[in-house]
Amino acid sequence: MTNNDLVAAIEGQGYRLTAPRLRVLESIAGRDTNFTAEEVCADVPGVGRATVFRTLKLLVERGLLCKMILHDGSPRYSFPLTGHHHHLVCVSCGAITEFQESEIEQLLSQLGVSKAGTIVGHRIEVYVVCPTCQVRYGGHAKPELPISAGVSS
Amino acid sequence: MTNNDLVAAIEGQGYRLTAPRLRVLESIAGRDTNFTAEEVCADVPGVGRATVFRTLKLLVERGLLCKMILHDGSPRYSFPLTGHHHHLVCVSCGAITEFQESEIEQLLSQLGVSKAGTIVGHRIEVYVVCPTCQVRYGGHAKPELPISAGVSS
DNA sequence: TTTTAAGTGATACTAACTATCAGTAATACG
DNA sequence: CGTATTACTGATAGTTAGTATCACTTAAAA
Repeated sequence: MTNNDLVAAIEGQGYRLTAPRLRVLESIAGRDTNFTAEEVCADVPGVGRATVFRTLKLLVERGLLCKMILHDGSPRYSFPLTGHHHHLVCVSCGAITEFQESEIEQLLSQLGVSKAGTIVGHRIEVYVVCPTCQVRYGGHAKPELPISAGVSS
Repeated sequence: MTNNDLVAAIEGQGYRLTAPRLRVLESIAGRDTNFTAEEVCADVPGVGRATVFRTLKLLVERGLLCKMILHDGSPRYSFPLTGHHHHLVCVSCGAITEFQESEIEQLLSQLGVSKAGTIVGHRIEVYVVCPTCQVRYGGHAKPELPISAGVSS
């Protein structure tokens, strides 16, 4: 995600492209996956914490940034590479990759129709030990992290 | 979930069934879905906050309680009615129902094998407007809550 | 140019924990 | 049974990730 993309998304949508917002956009543009709001705050001295959070929230609402939840419950921001997608998060190194699985969406929509009402959103995160970290662990995941332990819902 | 079930799960697992723990178990036993840690704290005066959180965490780790995340990111505890399952959470009234979808698990495991390493856990929450609340909204979901807005991952 | 609305930073506050630590209680050992 | 070991406890303070408030500033509209 380039700075220009972000600026374009703010401008002409009824939002004002102010100096503090621009500082935040410049700070996050070009970042890779997996950054925290605090990191952004630290990178824009002089811009208030509230403004940083407000700007991140704005971007998330506009779909320009996604906010996900790690294995331990802590939030991270990342830029979406594709449209609708889900995350694979390595619980060891934090690397995030995306996946799209239209079949999952289809299954969920069937579910909504069948019994639960109208689906208004969903949250799917898959926690993995990535290939690189698997090598470090000797070819298998940490034994103390059984499938779905503590996080499945 | 009855108190006896909880007590049985703590006893004989190397954990001690102490008076404060018992108070917490009694407080949550018989609760329905969707309670917060604060509600439990308020219900067991004299028991320290830390002990309440520690006990809830213990139960979650043991699989006797599940912790999920609402649409707005706030955590809630509920008792699992079935084994492995996921939640349908009404964003209007907070009602929680469970669903099981083995096809989703299958899709995810295929995903892990194909490219992402070893899956160690996942988090799936589906946010809905339940049938009861749909009636209240005139037969359709709140327009300001588009599918996946701000929460899909 | 005035008015209105949006945005800002400082500050304080909240929720949901976690860390530390001295003290207590439960269980194990001899 | 007494002692040692270990688990557990509450109080307190600190952390993370924000949100609420509010006087002030800035940008855009009329």
